[in-house]
Amino acid sequence: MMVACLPCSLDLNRARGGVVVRGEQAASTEGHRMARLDRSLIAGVPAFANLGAEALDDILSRAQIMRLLKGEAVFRQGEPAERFFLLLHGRLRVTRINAEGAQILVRFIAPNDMFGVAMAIGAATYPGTATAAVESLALSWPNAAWAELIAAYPSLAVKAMQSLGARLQDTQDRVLDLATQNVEQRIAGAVLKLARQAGRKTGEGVLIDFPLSRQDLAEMTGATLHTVSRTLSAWQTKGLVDCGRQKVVVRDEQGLSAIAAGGR
Amino acid sequence: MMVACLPCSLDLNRARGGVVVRGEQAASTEGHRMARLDRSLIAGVPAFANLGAEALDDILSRAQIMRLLKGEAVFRQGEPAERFFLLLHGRLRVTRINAEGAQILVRFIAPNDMFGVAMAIGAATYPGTATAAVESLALSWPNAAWAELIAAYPSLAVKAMQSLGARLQDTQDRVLDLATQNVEQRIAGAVLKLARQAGRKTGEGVLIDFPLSRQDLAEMTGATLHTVSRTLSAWQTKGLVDCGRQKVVVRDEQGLSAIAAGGR
DNA sequence: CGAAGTCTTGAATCGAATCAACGGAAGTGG
DNA sequence: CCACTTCCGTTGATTCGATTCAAGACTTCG
Repeated sequence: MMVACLPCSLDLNRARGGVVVRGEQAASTEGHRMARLDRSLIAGVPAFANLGAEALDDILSRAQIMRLLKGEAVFRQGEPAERFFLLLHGRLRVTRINAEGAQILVRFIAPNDMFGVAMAIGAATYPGTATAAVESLALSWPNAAWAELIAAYPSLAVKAMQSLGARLQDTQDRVLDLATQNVEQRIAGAVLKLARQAGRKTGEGVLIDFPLSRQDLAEMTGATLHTVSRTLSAWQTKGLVDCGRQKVVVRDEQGLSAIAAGGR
Repeated sequence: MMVACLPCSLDLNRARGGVVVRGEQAASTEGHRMARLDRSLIAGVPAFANLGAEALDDILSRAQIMRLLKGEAVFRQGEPAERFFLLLHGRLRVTRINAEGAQILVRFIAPNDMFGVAMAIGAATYPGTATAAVESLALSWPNAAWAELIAAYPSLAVKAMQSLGARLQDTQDRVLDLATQNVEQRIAGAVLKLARQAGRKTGEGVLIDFPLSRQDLAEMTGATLHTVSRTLSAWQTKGLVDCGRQKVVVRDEQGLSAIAAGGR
């Protein structure tokens, strides 16, 4: 618990000199950075792997850093896409809403993920809304930097393509799940996936390390929050999970996997 | 019906000199082309827009052409991905199956679409199975050509990224539909989409111009063929569609749109 | 002509949504 | 610090859409 929080706090502090806080200064304008960004900020980003120190500095020199308060939106669905982003710390929820007002949770963005690359895929507006699930820290670049960066560092284009491909595979798997599995299987799958990508071992099991409500799980699985609540309650009785307000701890990964696979 | 077959037959004949027919010669081996491929074959391909005649010839010189009989698979899910493809004529169904054997129809591939670009997105195997819905004609390149081609023609990478992005958007919309709409709305949406991308005007309405079974629509929408059958029958009674064996004609696009939008 | 593939339609069932009411925790402001 | 509001979660009762089960008709093709 405390161990995990430390790097976050440290990094937030370390970068604070260059932070543009929304409200003081709008993130969509070109804010003046008050300090040079440290290249260690992005040294561990998969998209920037294999790039040298000068490359990282070059990339960072075009970036703006922004701190996001919990609940704050980075961009909203339908807004003109003028910048693209990289999450440094925290967690973002991406939602999409249709004409009738029904909403799904598209994905959670983890640190070191690029997001909002609408322009790179030929979209003029953001196709979803990104909101900070916890206080977060992100870098952003103007769209114009995209073409310049991939021209200067072609490996970036390859990496971007691969991560886009992985997301396409993921999304197609989700279609397959929605079309062929029942609600309980889908909820189990979603919880397991979250535990793997954001889990932290505790004495009691694997805690999903950010606030996750029943409504979130419902929007991830195409269920209602009522059904999610009933399902989690039943699992708790069986000792599969331990859950509370916006909290889920997986106690029996095996058992959940069996449910996800259809062993009911 | 007959009119639609003509361009197909014409093109199949025009290219026949270079056709490698499966069975005579396996498509995954490097077959000798018997005639030079005409660059007009790919002049209209969006991915190759803005490229000069020499570029097209260069691209074609690395390609192999293949004819696909109805029902024949280009590649199967899980196979090592060694080549990528471009559909010249015809129509392919791409399906994906999960561990329990449940299957969905991922998409129909139309002429001028690239497909099987698994390697470009970092997948070692094909994530789905591509089967000819009608007799078809395709080009293929070995994976190694991908890196060479995007290095030589960078606009290709941009185009590929954009088409991948469009597919991701499409797939996410499908998740939204599955999670929030009822079966009738989803079927209406699927039929309208197909009518737009493969529709041919006839006296009676817009014919979806390839064999489309109730089972296909069921696998596209996450429904059963029974429900699809009942739904189409009801629509036929109302005069919205005219359908028969593997045939759907949209007679009232407005009406279907209203259903898809939830005006029930 | 038989066989396989496609489609239709009725009846029964069931999973999950909807409707409804309430309990408790967290945040807000005086 | 306490009252008030808002957000989040639980649980029962009821309803309904869509699947499942079942049987048969029509088409195409070898």
